[in-house]
Formats: sequence, C-alpha cells, structure tokens
Amino acid sequence: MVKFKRSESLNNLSASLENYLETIMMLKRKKKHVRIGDIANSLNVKSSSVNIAINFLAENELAIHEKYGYVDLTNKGEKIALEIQGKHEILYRFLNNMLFIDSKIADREACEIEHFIGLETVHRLERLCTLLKEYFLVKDEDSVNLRRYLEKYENY
Amino acid sequence: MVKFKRSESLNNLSASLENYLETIMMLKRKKKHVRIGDIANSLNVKSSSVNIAINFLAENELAIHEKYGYVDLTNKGEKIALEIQGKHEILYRFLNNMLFIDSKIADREACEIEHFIGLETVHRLERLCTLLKEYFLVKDEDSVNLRRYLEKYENY
DNA sequence: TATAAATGTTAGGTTAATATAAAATTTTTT
DNA sequence: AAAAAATTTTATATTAACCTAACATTTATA
Repeated sequence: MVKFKRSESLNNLSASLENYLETIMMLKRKKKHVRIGDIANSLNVKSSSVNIAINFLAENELAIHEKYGYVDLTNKGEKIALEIQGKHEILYRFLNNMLFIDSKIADREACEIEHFIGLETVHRLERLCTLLKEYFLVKDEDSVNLRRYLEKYENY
Repeated sequence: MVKFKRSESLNNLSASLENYLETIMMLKRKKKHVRIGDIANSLNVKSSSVNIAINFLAENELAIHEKYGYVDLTNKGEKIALEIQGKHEILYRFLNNMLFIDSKIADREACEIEHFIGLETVHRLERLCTLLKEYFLVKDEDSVNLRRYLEKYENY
C-alpha cells in the first residue's frame, strides 16, 4: 500500500524511474511544457501511476512538479536522463547499423538494455562502432557483405 | 498474498524465473542432485522464496520437484535454460574478450542483458565476435592495440 | 460566469518477487 | 531409537509498480 518508500540515499534508480526521466526529457524536446498526462500517454500507463512516480522523483530532487502544473527536470535529473538517452542511442545504433537488427526490435531491446549496461561499457561499444565503420562500411558493397554475413542463421 | 498466479499459457518467463532455471542447470553440472537450499545459496535468496518459484515452475512443467526432495528440469525447462545460458556466454565473451570489460562486471552485465536480448540478436553478435577475432585478434600485438583503442576514455 | 469537459490527485487494490517466522519433515548424532 | 540439527514448507508481511474508481482542480464553452 505504501509506494516508492525507498528513502535511502537513492544511489541508483530502477529501470522504471529511469524511463520516467528519459520520457520527460524526450517530451520537453517537442513540447517545452510537459504534463502528467503526456508522460502517461507516452509510456502507456495511467496518470495516477505517473503522478506517484514523478512525486517520488521530485522528493529526490530529480524532477520538479507543482500540483496540477507542469513537470520538469532538475539539473541532476537532466544529467541522468542524458546519460540514459546516450546509452539508448549507442545501443540502438549498434543493434540496427552494425548487427542489422530490425529498427523496431533494436529500439525495444535498446530500451531494456540501457538500464543494465554501464557507462564504461557503452563508451567502448561506441568506439567499436566507429572502428567497424572504418573497416567494413567504407563502401556500400562492404556493408552489404557484412550484413549478409551477420544475418546468416544456421539454427545452431 | 497470492504469488506467481500468472496462470495463462506462460509464453515468456520473467527474468527471475529464467534465473531459477539457469541456476538449476548450472548446479546440476557440479552436483548431480540439486536441492532447494543449493539454489537459495547460489542466488542469495531465502529457501522459502526458492520453494515458491520452483513450485510455480513445476506447475508449468518446466521443473520437477517432490516435497522435501530434489529439484530437476523437464526437457522443456532444460531447453529454455540452455538458451539463456547460451545468451549469457555469448554476451560475456563479447563484453570481456571484445570490449575488454573486467570479467566481474562483464558477468554481471551479461546476467542482466540475457533476459532482454533476443536469440536472433545474440546470434548475430556471436558472428560479429568471430569476425572481429579474424580481423583484429590474429596476433597478440593487434589485440593489445584494439584494447588500447577501446579503453581510451575521453569523458565525452 | 456557471457548467461541462478535461486533466490531475488520492485512496485503495493487485501482482511479482522477495522476506521473516514458525511449523513440518528429514537427517544426523548420541 | 530419541533428541538435536538441518532443511523444507507454509503463512504472513513488505516493496515497487502498476491498476481502478472516486474526488479535486483547471480549462473550455455555452
């Protein structure tokens, strides 16, 4: 019955709370003013659920929310949101551009993995992408060959 | 109060249940006879929690468990466990051997990601590993260079 | 500007996954 | 074999993350 009681110093957020931060940032880019309902809509959850989560983030100085008003991120919240968004972008590009995973699936998997992979790991992954591009994607033809190679699936 | 009621046809397991299957398989490789307490020990949860989860798996024909007796996997359970273990292994090797992530961290991250990444994706990742090995790891010297390249971290 | 519509908040409920504590059963020791 | 020790099971509690339904507030409109 008690929700989001996790009052200790809050070193790391749950995947769910990270998604709320990420969504606020994403919506701010298009709308400038973000409301509880926008977040609910975007995440396909009820506004009552959003309300509780955002109030928890506000209590922990990651978001700002005045009753019946707009939602925004604090500097601290924005920093975290940017980090997660960065992870998402790198993971997505790796899955879609390097492994040739269908964009819908790549996005869905990136959206899960982003909450469990470290910053260090994604940075190295990013560098690997650069390297791969240099070695294998200099010409279109090579990219097609790489794609054929990676897509071969022999039901192991 | 009711636990693991999810009685619909059970198409996909939660990360937690997948971990139980994976653990049973892992323990069977060393001990031949797996008990509730072994699983609890291995996953750092209480045996009461294990008991509930294993009974749920048993109801869904993924595990076998007789009261106060041994735990085992059904064929169906073993098939799933092998899949997850395969994902883990490929992810671990990619993170540790290709991105040079510390083995403890690589294992931890593989253990989370394995529940959210598709079979198709890991198979392509595996092929990429083979390719990378061919191109960059033919000699030790090259491996060292690749490592230096990927580990460079400029605080972006 | 009073009322209807839309949006946001609160109260209480549900589920997965854990925990604690006590009861039941099995195994070990004396 | 009886008592003690270890293990497993059951009952109940807790927490995060959702939900529904009722209530509150704001915005739009007649």
